Amino acid sequence: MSPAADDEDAPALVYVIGRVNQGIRREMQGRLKEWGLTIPEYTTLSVLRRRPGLSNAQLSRRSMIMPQSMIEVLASLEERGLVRREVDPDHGRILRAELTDDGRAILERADPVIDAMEDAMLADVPARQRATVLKALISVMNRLTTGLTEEAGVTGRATRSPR
Amino acid sequence: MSPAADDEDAPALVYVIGRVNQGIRREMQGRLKEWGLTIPEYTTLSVLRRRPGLSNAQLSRRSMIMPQSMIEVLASLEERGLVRREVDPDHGRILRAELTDDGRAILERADPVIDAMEDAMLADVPARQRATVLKALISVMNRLTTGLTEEAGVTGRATRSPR
DNA sequence: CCAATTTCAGAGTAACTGATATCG
DNA sequence: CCGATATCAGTTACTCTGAAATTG
Repeated sequence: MSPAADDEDAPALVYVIGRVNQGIRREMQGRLKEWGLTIPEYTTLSVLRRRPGLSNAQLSRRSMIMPQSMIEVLASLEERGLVRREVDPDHGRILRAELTDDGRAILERADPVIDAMEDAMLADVPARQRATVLKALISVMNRLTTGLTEEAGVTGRATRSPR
Repeated sequence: MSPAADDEDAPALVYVIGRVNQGIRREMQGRLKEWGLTIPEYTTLSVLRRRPGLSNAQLSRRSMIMPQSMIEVLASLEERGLVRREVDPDHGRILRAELTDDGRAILERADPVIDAMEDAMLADVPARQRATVLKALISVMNRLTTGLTEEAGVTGRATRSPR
C-alpha cells in the first residue's frame, strides 16, 4: 500500500499527557512499593516538605482533587507517623500538616530513585527545552486550577467556580 | 526589578504532569458524560480513527496498559456498536478493530468540545512553544514505552524487557 | 511445545458524590 | 445562619494480577 506519509498529523496534547502519565504511574508505583508508599502519598509528602503547614483543604485544591479524597491520603500518612497535624492557633477547625522526622527520612530515601526515573525519561530532551516544557505545563496547570472558563485574570486569585 | 531569587526551586516534572493530568481528567469526564463516554473509551475511538485495524494487543501497548484492561474498553465500545471487530484474514486469533459509522459520528460531535478544552488550557502558551512541548512529551512517551533501562541512541529495536 | 493473542475473574488504587459536624 | 473545614460512608473509574483457551 502507501508507504509512510501518514504520520504528518500529530496526536493531541491531552492524549500524549495521558499516555505519559500512565507510563510515569507504572514506573513510580513499582519503585515506591519498596517503601509502602502510593503515588498520592509520595506526592503529598513532597508537597508538605516544600509547603509545611498546609491544611487538608489547601492540599486538595493544589492537587485538583476533592478534600474527601485528600483526607484519606493524609489519614494514611498520619497513621503511619509520616505526617503530623496540629490545630491552627487562629482557627480551631483547621488542621495544619507537616512532615515528621520519619516522613522526612523516607522521602529522602525515595527521592533519588524518582529523580533517576525523571532523568531517564527525559534523556532525549535537551536541557534548555526542559525549562520551556516545565514552564508551559505549569501554565496549563494554573489554567486548569483557576477554571477554563475564567477570563485571562492576570491577578492570580484562587477563584473557585461558583456552582 | 529584582530577579526573584526565592522561586528558584521548581516543582518536579512528574509532579506537574500528574496535576495537569488530573485537571484534564476532571474536565474531560464532565464533558464526555453527555455522550456516555469514559476517557479511555473516547481515547480509544480517537486512536482507532487514526489507526484503523489495530488489535487489542496493539492498542494496549500503545496505551501502556495491560491487554486485560484494554479488552474491557473495547468490549464496551463494541457492545454499543461504536466499534466493529473482524478476524484477521492471515491470523484467525487476531481481531482487528475499526470504527463503525456510529462510532465515527459520536467522535465527530465530541471532538470540538475536547478541542476547545485543549485550546482553553493552552491559552497562555505561545504557539511556537506548543510544538516544542508536544515534541518533548512524545520523546518522553517513547522512552517510557521502550523501557527506562534501555540504552540510548542505538538502533530502534522495540525490545520487550524480559521478566 | 512455544509465543502471541484473546478474554474471564477477582483485586486494588485513586478518584468521586452525599451527608454530617464543627468553627468563626 | 452562612461559609469553610474536616471527615465518615458508599460508589465509580480504571488498571492490575492470575489463569485459561486459541492460533500459527
